[in-house]
Amino acid sequence: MDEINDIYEKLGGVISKDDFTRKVEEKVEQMSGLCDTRTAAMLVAHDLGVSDTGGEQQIQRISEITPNSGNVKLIAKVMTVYPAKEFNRNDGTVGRVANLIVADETGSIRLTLWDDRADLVKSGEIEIGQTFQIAGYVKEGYSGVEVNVGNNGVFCESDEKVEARIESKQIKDITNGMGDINLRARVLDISDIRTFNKRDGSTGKVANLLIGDETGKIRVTLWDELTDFTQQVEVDDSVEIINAYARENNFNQQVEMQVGNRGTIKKIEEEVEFKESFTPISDIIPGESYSISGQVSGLGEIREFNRDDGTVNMVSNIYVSDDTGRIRIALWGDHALLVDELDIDTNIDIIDAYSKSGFNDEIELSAGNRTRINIH
DNA sequence: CCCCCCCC
Repeated sequence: MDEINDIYEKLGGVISKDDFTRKVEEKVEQMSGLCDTRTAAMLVAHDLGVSDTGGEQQIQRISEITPNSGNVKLIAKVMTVYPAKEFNRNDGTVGRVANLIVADETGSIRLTLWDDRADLVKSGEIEIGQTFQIAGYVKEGYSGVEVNVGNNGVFCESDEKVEARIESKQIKDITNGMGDINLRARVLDISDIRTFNKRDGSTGKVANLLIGDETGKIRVTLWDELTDFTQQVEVDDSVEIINAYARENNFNQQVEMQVGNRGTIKKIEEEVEFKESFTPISDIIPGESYSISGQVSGLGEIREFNRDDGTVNMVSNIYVSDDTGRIRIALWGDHALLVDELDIDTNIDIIDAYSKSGFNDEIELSAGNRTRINIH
């Protein structure tokens, strides 16, 4: 309460102490709890024409925040809200912590709220899209630079208009281990939702999207409730992903993006461009994923076979030629049926097929369930 | 945390 007194002192008696206190309480009320008393007092003082009440530090642009920024004041919009967590302090009290991603016109940053402020997250009072006046201290956190709002900080809803800019990564710049990835991309392929058993015995859900931008494409894995998104989106829609992380898979060491319970994905109106890049057939080497474009130059029969695990599958083989060469393509599963629709010279694109050294040591492409085939 | 490069 001392600091409120200090603020009152600066008013030079333009209002009685009681009136001031009442106005401060009203202000807190107006902000429906999303404002602390000290900030409310400064706002009241400001309303009364007195702006020199202390905390008039320069508003910091998010892009200019560095680990050494110290105490900062910013106005930013909530982009992501993570669930609050509780922990036990050494003194026996229960601490609370919650993280947000907030953004202004220049970029986005992680905000860590402690205790009373974290409770605002827990009670659902903080929503995506709200704008806040924030004062806190900067430190290097677990996943990069973050602004911490403790008991001496300010976290107060603001009616300032903030045109939030999410700093978008380009797909080509995504590397293994990267966190807090935001990007906009175009949906190229959508998987079914699969269920699996977690180690703890519960059932998990997983689904994938293949997305692309002007710089490349990448596979995205969605977990649990987020898998529902695959039902709401179509190929060629554009999406924005906030707070994903990148990991190498242990199958073919490809870097993939994961969107877990800390991340979000949504459709956006803006169209992200993507252009498939096709490899000349003569450039294909074994052990990579390729897309090729050419004409059908050979057609085989559909064959059924038993896999080692006893399941039945089918395969057919076709040949495709372009200006540089000719290659055999094994069409697996449902793709095998395509031979019935194809004629010699049909224009065909085989997208994301895996190359390997096959029959007679010749290089061939495998068109499996992640391969897309367009006939035109 | 899941899946996947399987035929003759």
